[in-house]
Amino acid sequence: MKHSKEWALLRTHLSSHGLKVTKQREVILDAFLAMEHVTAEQLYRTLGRHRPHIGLATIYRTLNLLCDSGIAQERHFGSQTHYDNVVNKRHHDHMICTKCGTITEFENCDIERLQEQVAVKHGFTITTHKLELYGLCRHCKR
Amino acid sequence: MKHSKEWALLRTHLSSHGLKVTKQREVILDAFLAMEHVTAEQLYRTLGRHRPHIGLATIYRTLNLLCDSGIAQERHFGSQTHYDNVVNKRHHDHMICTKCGTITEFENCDIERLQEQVAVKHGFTITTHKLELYGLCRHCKR
DNA sequence: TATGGAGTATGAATACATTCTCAATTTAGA
DNA sequence: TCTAAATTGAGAATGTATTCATACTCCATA
Repeated sequence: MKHSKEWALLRTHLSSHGLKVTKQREVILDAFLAMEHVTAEQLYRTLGRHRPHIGLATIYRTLNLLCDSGIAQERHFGSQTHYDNVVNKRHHDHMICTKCGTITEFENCDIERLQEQVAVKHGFTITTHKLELYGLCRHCKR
Repeated sequence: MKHSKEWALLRTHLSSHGLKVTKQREVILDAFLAMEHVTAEQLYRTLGRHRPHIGLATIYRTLNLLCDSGIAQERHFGSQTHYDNVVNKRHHDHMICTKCGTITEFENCDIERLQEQVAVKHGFTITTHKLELYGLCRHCKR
């Protein structure tokens, strides 16, 4: 796992921000890569009996770090925050049914192109974006 | 204030969902209308010595209700959630600078039109949406 | 290769914002 | 007025962030 794209991204982010490579970060990234989609709680349970023990605070801190590095992306789903591995994944957005909660993914290059235009017009440089459509899915609108 | 657009929206939402008009909801909506932009804490402090006393839980519940009614919209800013009055406000989206935190509003009909197209293609009916662009503003990118 | 030291990271406990639980109260409609 | 159902406040619970003293990393120097 030490040579994965994710590791490269993390190392780059760490060194360019004066941050450090630690045992805990290695362990957490490995666990994250093995699961691809987790909550902090799940990671905590998985790594609970790990030697040395890894605290919940460190897990939260490291998950945020993974987001900052562009490796993970958080998604609020129910009461907990889920973290997805987005390396090797094309960017996509979400349609959320406000009745049944179903989440549908979609991608649309035209929208992204327009976003870029808007940004340029304001002298803004986009690094990432979030687009969520809320409404009723095919089934719930009956 | 009893005849404002906001009151009409709230009443419609309540009756169409089998919910009820209560003293607390009236008091909170009035306070919200007077401020236009608040956090739950601010409202709680403002209404603290109100008779009868209004609990923080009720304030949170009512603010969520205002969002459901289309009167307010929540925005996560720092550690707290802010609620804005969006009645009489054209829909707009946000560009957030990840360095200095500045939020710039913008609107773009073309993007909204494309969103509508995507939704139709999936049999989805949009009631609302959220689009946030993250990156560096004019000043921070230097 | 070994070491010193500045600054970062850690875990435990604590703080914080928000939501939930539940018994008692209030509302809307017949 | 009566009654079913929604709402309330207090406090507990939840998920996440922060604080602080200790431990570790990294890099420069030897």
